[in-house]
Amino acid sequence: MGNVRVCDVPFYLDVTLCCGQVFRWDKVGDWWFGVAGGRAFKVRQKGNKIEYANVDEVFLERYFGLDVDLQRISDNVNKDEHIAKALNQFWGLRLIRQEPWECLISYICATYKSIPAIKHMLNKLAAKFGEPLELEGKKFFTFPKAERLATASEVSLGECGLGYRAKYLLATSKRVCNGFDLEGLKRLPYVDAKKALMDLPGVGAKVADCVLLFSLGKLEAFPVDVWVKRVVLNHYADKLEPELLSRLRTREGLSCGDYERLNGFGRGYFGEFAGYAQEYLYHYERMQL
DNA sequence: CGTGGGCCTGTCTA
DNA sequence: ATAGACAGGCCCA
Repeated sequence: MGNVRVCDVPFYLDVTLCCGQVFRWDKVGDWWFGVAGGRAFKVRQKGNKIEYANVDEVFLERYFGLDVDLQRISDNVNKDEHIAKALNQFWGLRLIRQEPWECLISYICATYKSIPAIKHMLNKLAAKFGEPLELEGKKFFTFPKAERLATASEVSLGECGLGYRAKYLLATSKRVCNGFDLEGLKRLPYVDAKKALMDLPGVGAKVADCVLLFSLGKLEAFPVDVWVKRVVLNHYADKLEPELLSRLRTREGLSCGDYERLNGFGRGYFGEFAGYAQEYLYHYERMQL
């Protein structure tokens, strides 16, 4: 029932699962329970040992991104004392390779919501439209397929607490059912894939960047949310143009243009693995509260 | 291209 | 207890 893998690469399971990139994992005791790849499984870490059940090692390694060379990425993005502190404090945090469809819907739901509320919405969606699974007597649900959501009514979607997001979900589900090639975006350059995503209802620059980074393998994507904005204002103000800086300080929120400027700063400054830097800094800033 | 206002509803705080 | 503020933005005028 239980398998053990000696993990010879840096990995920090707890931070990886609670840093806000995925929403459907829960910790019970010292075990994390979640659903991916169409099955429910559990995993925990004891020192350099990864214990897991109901999943195979190949899937696990790929899902948690254990095959990427974290040291090389760290060396690459480690440009200053701030990112260095974040890397050191949360060393082993990895970007999970999420399934694009679930990731897309998750981040459409995430707009203007807190993390607990997002989890609530996604769990209700899965319970209502997903397929039931079981592990050790606990109930789980697969994430509903696009076809299932596309044929649901806006009212029944709304019952999951989606609010105004219900119509975006419905419209985007229909687009995906009608041939929008989500997987195919992996083969496009970052800029083109982002443009294609932003054509979907409910998907702006921020949501697009999250989907690109967390599920489409675009490690240069640098999502800018309120926390990343705080990181930049608190630690990288001197890297920005004065007028941009004063706009960011006076106005709340972010105009489209200023989003792209901060996003461009991140990609330019941190380079091809900017997304890893983003996630470490994001988590770092959140832990300062 | 930039700006402002509205928005569903679950959580958290006073 | 119950109201009010706020939340990992997006869309439209």
